[in-house]
Amino acid sequence: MKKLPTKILIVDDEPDIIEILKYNLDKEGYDVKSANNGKKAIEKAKKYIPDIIILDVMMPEMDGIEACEELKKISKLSNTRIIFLSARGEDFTQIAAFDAGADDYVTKPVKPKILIKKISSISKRINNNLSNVLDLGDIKVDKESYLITINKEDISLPRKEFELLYLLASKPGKVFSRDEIMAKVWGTQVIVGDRTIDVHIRKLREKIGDKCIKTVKGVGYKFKLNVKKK
Amino acid sequence: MKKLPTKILIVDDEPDIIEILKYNLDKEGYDVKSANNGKKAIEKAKKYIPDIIILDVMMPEMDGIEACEELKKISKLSNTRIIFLSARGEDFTQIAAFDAGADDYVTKPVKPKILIKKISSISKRINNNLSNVLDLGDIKVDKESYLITINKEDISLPRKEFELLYLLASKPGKVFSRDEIMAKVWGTQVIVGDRTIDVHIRKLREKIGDKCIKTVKGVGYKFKLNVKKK
DNA sequence: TTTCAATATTAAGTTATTGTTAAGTTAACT
DNA sequence: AGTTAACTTAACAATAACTTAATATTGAAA
Repeated sequence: MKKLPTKILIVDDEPDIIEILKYNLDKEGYDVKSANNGKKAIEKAKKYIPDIIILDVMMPEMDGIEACEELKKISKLSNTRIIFLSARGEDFTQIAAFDAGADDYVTKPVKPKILIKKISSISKRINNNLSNVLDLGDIKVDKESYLITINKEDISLPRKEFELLYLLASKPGKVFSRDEIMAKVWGTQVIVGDRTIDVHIRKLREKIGDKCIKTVKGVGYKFKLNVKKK
Repeated sequence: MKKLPTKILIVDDEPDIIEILKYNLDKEGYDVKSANNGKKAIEKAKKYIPDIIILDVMMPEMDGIEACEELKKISKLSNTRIIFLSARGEDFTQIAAFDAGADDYVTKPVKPKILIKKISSISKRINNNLSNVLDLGDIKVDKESYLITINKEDISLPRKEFELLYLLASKPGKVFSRDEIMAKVWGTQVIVGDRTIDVHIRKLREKIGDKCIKTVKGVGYKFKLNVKKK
């Protein structure tokens, strides 16, 4: 199996950062390009179609968040993952970043090992088609195709339903509050009515059976692993 | 059961903004005060001890960031959350400045519904700051899944019961007074009758055995580790 | 040991939260 | 533009969770 190197675009206004990242990523065999502001990043991304874009949050002119929003609109880049780079792990920026559609987040100062690890796991997914599949035994949830598989039967889910299920299934057992669900599936800058989540939950239960998703009243919902009997 | 309104302080130099926010928040039943600059904000905050401060980033004299840093130094305000108000784009490059310790942000023009949503989720969070999994040997208390485990058997508890147990179990041996329990489990903004706690204690004892929780008459309750006899 | 405020207990309200359905909107695709 | 699916809203029902109320019991102080 021959594989083309994963293409990475680094976007930062500080040449030092670009240099150090480029050095480290080159060494790992990635195909690395760079840009020093948001506008150029968009140009280059269109031409180059990188697999991964590493985007500094703070840049003059067009900041990373704006740039990200623009990038997300470009259909050629629909398979491109975006990793944000920012000075601090402020919740705040993270909220804004994920609203804009970031896939991951790294804080400065960048530890090359951490970045490389994230990148290699993302690029594995891209190459090996090891893709975003959650395998929960009885049920498989595949983010590439927005399909779930129950007892070898494929069911296709609409986007919101899928994302909701994907979120819950990403941490079986964990209770997700409504707020958390709202923030992760709908984003923090969108408002929908109270019953919207319930309706989606209802539809999911209709399709995948109602044992899978449990309500914890006053707290949230959780995905329940099928309990083995003793 | 009675609920005291959440106290909010709005700080902005534009009277129009204050007015529109005040109008919307009043309508929701919040207790709203306002200030038109950073200095006054600090004065009023000291006196009024709001639960939430909505702070415009850009103001003459003392801007929101400075004000936030000052506010964070005031110990009486340690439980006060701060929401920044900023114009989109303009401010995102200055995100580094938000080291100041904001809890959330809203962009102008403000959509009242979004603001209200954020406020309600923050005020929920204020009362919910207990962390995650307690392992007491015989018994495990897992806040992530709202489950407790006794002898490898999972028991799911309703919210209040769970939180009550979680509180007691967080410091085995320590006696928690009723006041303390009220404040931590119900929050300072809710008033319920005297017998409510007892009833929850009763239900807990029913489910986890009555050796675990001990009454110290006139003082409170404590969680007791099971001492194994020989 | 008596007393009495503090807690226990039980069952019966109440309320908050979620479930459900159907009917609107919106968005996506041909 | 028209058609369809997806998504959201709205109205109401259902229910678990929670609180109260009424009464009994307890245990520390007198």
